[in-house]
Amino acid sequence: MKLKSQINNVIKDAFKNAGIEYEPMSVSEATKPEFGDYQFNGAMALSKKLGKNPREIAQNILDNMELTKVVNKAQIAGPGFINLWINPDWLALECEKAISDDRLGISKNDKPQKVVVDYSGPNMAKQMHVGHLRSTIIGDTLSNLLTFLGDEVIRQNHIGDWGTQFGMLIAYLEMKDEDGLVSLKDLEQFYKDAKGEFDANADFANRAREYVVKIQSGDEHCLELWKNFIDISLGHCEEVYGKLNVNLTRDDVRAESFYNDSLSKVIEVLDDKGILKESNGAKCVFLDGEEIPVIVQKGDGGYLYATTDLAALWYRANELGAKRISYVVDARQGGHFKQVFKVAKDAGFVPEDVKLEHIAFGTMMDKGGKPFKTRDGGTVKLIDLLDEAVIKAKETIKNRDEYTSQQIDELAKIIGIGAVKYADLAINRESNYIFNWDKMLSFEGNTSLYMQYAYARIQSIFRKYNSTIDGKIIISDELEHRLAVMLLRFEDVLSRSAEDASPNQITTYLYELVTLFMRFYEQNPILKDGVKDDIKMSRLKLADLTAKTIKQGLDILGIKVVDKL
RNA sequence: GCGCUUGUGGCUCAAUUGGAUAGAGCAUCAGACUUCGGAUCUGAGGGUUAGAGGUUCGAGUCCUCUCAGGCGUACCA
Repeated sequence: MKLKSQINNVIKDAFKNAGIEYEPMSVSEATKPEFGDYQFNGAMALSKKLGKNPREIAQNILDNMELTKVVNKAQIAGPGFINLWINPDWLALECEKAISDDRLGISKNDKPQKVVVDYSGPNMAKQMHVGHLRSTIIGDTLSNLLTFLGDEVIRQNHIGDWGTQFGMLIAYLEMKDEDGLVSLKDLEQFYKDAKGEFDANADFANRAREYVVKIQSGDEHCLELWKNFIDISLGHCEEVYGKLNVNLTRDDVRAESFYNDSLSKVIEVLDDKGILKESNGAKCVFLDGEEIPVIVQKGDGGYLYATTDLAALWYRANELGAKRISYVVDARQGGHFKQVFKVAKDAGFVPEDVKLEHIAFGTMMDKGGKPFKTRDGGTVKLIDLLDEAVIKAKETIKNRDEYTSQQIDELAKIIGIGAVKYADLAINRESNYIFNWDKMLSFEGNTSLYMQYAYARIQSIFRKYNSTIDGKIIISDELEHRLAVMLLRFEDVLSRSAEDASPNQITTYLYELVTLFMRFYEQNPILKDGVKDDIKMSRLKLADLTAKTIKQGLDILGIKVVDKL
């Protein structure tokens, strides 16, 4: 249900009837319950244009407004706000429609777009660490969300599988095991050992350098070892994706190396367009007003990540046909993307109408506000963090004797991983945030457990009721009215969240919804003695739609729900 | 130096993209249980939105300056 546009239509009609020729600004949600459900603030803005005072304009709009089906009450307040109340009968009807639809009444985009979402991007030489968490889950949420809204999403995992360090790793892999079939149990350790050998052993270091050349010139034996290494390394990532409940598969992998053959072409095209300049031996593109150029080829002939990104942009816009390309990457790379996007458009790698965006996010900090590290100052491996989350989640489970140990494990996974993901997604992605176990595993406040608890409670009601629902929704008091409006706002929230690529709009909404539901539930008994049958049915239906909305919302965030906590 | 970015109660975060008296949670204090799961709900105190100007009918939000922090700044990704 596109609730806001329904209200906007009422305003638009009123404008037409009143003979106001301007396009009205959109209504917004009322800031307080006593101001109704929605408010129109456009009368003040029109004051200057029309040369009348705002209240007079508001009155004119009001006089020409149809107050029946959708909006059944409107009032002028303050300097010229128009407060709007939605017809409860209409609300009830729309909620009914949402319940009986498996998409909760949410339409699919009638103009679906092809969207590339580039996220996760682990480096194959190292274990995934906490720095990869945000990219992985924000990107995954955005992909889930756009898919749900009907776009054609192409997930791209731009893994780092190319570069000088691989010569060292391959040489070490061969040294440890002739066949190169070593199981890289601890990638981090393997990297350290290889580096140690590289620094201590000149012979080895030379061999490593030779390997770089060999891999790049396509030596079969070396390529075999390299592929093997990447394969094992990717397996580690998949383990993490599995634990995180993230929808990334091998099919989504387009590694850096995938673009190797296109790199010389990138340089060629830039040269043809006349925007390539040589500076200090390197090939560069200088952008207007910027002192520092984009270097696309080093003095020694090597290519850089800007070159690969340009090749990737070309591929995504032309081969994949994307109309929106979203890079979910750390905010620190803002300068890089700004430049690369500009070059790509200038050089015609990407058509003008394609939207390029850097979905930037801030850094995860510890309690003291310093970047998140282990006690000895190293990076925290993502897999360790997730395992710890599950262990901590297990400790929070009450009444453990009611479950089998297998059930507890399963529950702990859902709770622990959900808590980590929710805590991250609930924060405005552009700001840095403080990682806090106690806060994220709390049942209070805007946490996944508060949502899970509400969901489980509703399921518990239905277990107890254990019968079919036969009746209609009747909006009988203010809380029910507000709950119904909130439920119908879901689609607007999702659209906005998709547009801005901001998952926290979904979490904020869910929190408001659940808070409202808890109040409703506290005040309006459902199954207690003395509740009349038609009221009981209506409240069961509102509870049902609330549960479905929570579930759908969390599902987009990649968080599972359980019927019983 | 230049560029980007952040600054909101003691703490952690919101604020419908310029709208009415800046909202939540934690913590503090005070209430509500013969529990439809109290892991809940109700209420109170706590704010010059870093500071100073400006634009506007209207500013936490936009512009300018100042202060404080973070990040980036030519051959790593």
